[in-house]
Amino acid sequence: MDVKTEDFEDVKPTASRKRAANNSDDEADEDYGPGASASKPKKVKKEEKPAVKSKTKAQPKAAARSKNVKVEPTASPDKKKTKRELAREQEQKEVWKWWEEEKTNDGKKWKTLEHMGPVFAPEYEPLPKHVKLVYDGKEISLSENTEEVAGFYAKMLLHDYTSMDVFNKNFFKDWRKVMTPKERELITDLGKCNFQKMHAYFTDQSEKRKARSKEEKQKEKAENEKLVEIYGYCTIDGHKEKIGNFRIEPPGLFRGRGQHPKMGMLKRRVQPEDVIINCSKGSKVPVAPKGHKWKEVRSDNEVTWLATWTENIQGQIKYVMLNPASRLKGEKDWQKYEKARKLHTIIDRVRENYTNDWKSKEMKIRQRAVAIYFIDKLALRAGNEKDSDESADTVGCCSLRYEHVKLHEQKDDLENVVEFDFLGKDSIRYQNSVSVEKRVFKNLKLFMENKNEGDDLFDRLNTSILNKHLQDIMEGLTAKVFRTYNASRTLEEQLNLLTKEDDNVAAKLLAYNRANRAVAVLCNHQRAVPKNFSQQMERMSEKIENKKKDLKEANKQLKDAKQQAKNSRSTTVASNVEKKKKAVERIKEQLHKLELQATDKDENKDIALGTSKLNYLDPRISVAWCKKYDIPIEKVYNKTQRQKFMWAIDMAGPEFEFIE
DNA sequence: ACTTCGACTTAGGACCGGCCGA
DNA sequence: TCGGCCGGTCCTAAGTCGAAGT
Repeated sequence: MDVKTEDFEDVKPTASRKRAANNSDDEADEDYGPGASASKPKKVKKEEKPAVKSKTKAQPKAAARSKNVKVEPTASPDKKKTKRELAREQEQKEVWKWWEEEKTNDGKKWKTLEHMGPVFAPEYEPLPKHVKLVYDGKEISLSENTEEVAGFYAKMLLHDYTSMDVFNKNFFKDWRKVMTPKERELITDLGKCNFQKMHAYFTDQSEKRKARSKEEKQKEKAENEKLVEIYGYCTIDGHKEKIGNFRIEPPGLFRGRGQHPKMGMLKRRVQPEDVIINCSKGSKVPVAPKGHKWKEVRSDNEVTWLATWTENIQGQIKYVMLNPASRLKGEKDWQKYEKARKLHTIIDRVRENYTNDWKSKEMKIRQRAVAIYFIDKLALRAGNEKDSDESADTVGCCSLRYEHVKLHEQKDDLENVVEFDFLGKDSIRYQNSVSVEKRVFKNLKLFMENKNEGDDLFDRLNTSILNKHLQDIMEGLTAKVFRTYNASRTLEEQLNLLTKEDDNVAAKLLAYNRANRAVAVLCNHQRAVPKNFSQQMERMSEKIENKKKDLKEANKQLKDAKQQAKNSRSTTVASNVEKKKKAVERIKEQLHKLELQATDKDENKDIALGTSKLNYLDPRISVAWCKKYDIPIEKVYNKTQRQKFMWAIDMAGPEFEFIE
């Protein structure tokens, strides 16, 4: 995939200058039609600037302000408010504006922390007696544990995983471990196992679930809400905040990504005895489920997790942590973007620096300089080493190997082209050909001399060396900051480039999506092309064709009407012309909108926008853009996103610039 | 130095429920 | 009314990176 900015420069042709007279599917948009904006009270910006570095501004921490009841904008005395505005205010009302509070910087993450502990997976419910595994043609009854694990497999029967050797091998090995000796003696060949009946049973169960009555569904929903109300929140420094994942992962078969050597292994059930609880000293300690006790209860306020356990597949530590909308996460997020902006203030020097280092006498420094160049230019990840028999073979910048790059003195009219082809995080393929500076090219040639497949490209370099160097350039600078920086910067630049002042909302949103897409391409955020995509596309173009026909027909009718009008002075005929004119306009609009949709859909088929939106793009850029062009924020951020980015929505005005 | 551990962010896919058009 | 689609949410794997351990 090519990171070509040109792709985004000629966004024009589809952009409409016309205001949609009735863009019907612009949900509840009456509020924002032309004219509505006039009555919209400009959100009065708080006295203080969106102030970036003033986070340490000493503010009397009046207890009163912690509830932050929204101050009515004085500018809009009565003014009937639109529904959306009311909703938006409601959204803000209960919010604790932590971003206006004083920051402490002592490594302490909280003063008090109280919660109810995690929720464990429901206990296993044995299958009805008649649902059996068929082994070698004979039905057999399994012990509870064996049956449960068999069930995990049976549920996945239609998944690709079950056709993979590694998966099957790992599964069978672990399955046998839970079998009784008798079962183990009998069941020796996975190929002889027929899980169909179990599978059919599960399918049937889920059908039945779907078919439950409305009342039943309601009831269940209410029960779930009750559970969430109890376990889904904690109290941290006196504020009730949402927990991110309060449910402990249920047992199942490990689904590693890519060619994972451990796929199919049994992920065992986590017990309270595995779980460490973190909460403050004086608080009510969560009660372990009946008959159980916690592994440990501690009170460590230098960490943000509420509970932790170690998973059995890779020995990784898992945590229960707060929701992204929480202060703890939000503050960190904000800091992340501030760090990226700080990088901007020295980016020229950084680039000059590594450019100079390309000619260093020292090999290590040259490698470092080329690596940083890749990280900066291509937004590659740092690339820590990984254990190859514990995980899929994926790489990042520092762990690139000989076979991942090809050098071409000449390729497609370009000189000094480096062709990348490797699997990155989540085994997502990175393919890109870039023309690089002569010096970089020569260096790469040098690094690859006398190397073979399997050899590290940067043999004198690792992420620790690289980050240490970055640290010397700027406090807190690490490889990932470049990704954040370049992503956010790209968004801002593309928005400036693509947004046309007099486009309508839909067209502006297409511009936004395109800017977002430029970032996703840069960061290589891919997704599987949706099933049936081509059919969906076909259907859309069919619709478009039909619309075109409609347009033709409407035009014809208009012409006829005009003709008639010429020969008659009747007013009804004249008004008929007007009517037909309007019809043509309307159809044109609809057609245009369909075409926009189709373009958007097609350009988006294998690109995931969500990841960058959530993790790389300074939300203040989007907020500022919305405010500047009078786009309702909910067109860009859904409810969850608005909660996560509340701080940005509140503090960024239309004048905010990521790059100042 | 090099490895492992611990905490935290980033990631794509599964799943679910509501909505929309046939 | 029903199936397919779509956005939102959930889920948890897979990264990053600093610190501790050897």
